Amino acid sequence: MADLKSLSGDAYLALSHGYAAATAGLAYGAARGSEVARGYGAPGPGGNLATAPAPHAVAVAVAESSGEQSGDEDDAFERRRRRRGRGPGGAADARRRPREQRSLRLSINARERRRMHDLNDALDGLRAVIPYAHSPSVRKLSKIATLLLAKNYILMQAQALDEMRRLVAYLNQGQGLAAPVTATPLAPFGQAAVYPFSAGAPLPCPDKCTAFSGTPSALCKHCNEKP
DNA sequence: TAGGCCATCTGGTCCT
DNA sequence: AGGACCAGATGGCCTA
Repeated sequence: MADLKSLSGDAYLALSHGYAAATAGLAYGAARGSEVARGYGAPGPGGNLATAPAPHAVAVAVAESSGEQSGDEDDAFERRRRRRGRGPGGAADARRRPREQRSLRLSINARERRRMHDLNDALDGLRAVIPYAHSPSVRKLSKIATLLLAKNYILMQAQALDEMRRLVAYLNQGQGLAAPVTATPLAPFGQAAVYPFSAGAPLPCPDKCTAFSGTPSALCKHCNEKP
């Protein structure tokens, strides 16, 4: 992953020229095993969660425990404070009674936990829509890999769209239709894999409506015609 | 065992 | 004042 982090966006895009290559490079391979089996909710420094339940299960469990503190949790809390050199006696502690302060701190912790879980849910949603090898035998994309892959996927889609637009302009020109003419040649990026007209894809609109995205346009009468 | 990745805690800062 | 966001610190788990 160090290699991944050190890559600039462009370098990474060049490296992963073509999305299949990118996903192959990021999928880690099946040998690493499933992160699902590894679990997502590793217990924190408190160490009072012996198992690794689902993220939200952890959130609920800890949030519930933060309402009423047991003696063990009090001890763990103080141990953490001492270990990190933030023990009682500072200016902040003088301002607030320890019990009240701890209760506030726990509620802040729970909120932060929820926030991070929401962030992870969003990342899961992102993983679900970017094409890579979704398989139990393939390790889940890391956060950084997910973001980098998503970025490159967006760039690729933008390039493909641009190429499609140029193609439309070219075809319209051939039929004597008024169309924006670009002097630039077709981008060398046009592998068949990124064409929306590959096998199984819907046929393009016979009227070459502006949508031209491979999916019928609701605004085009030809797109709405029954075959 | 080292390194990568992650969850959690925490204090600080900004915003409403 | 309270909540959201952020970054640093810490420790656990997993893989090479």
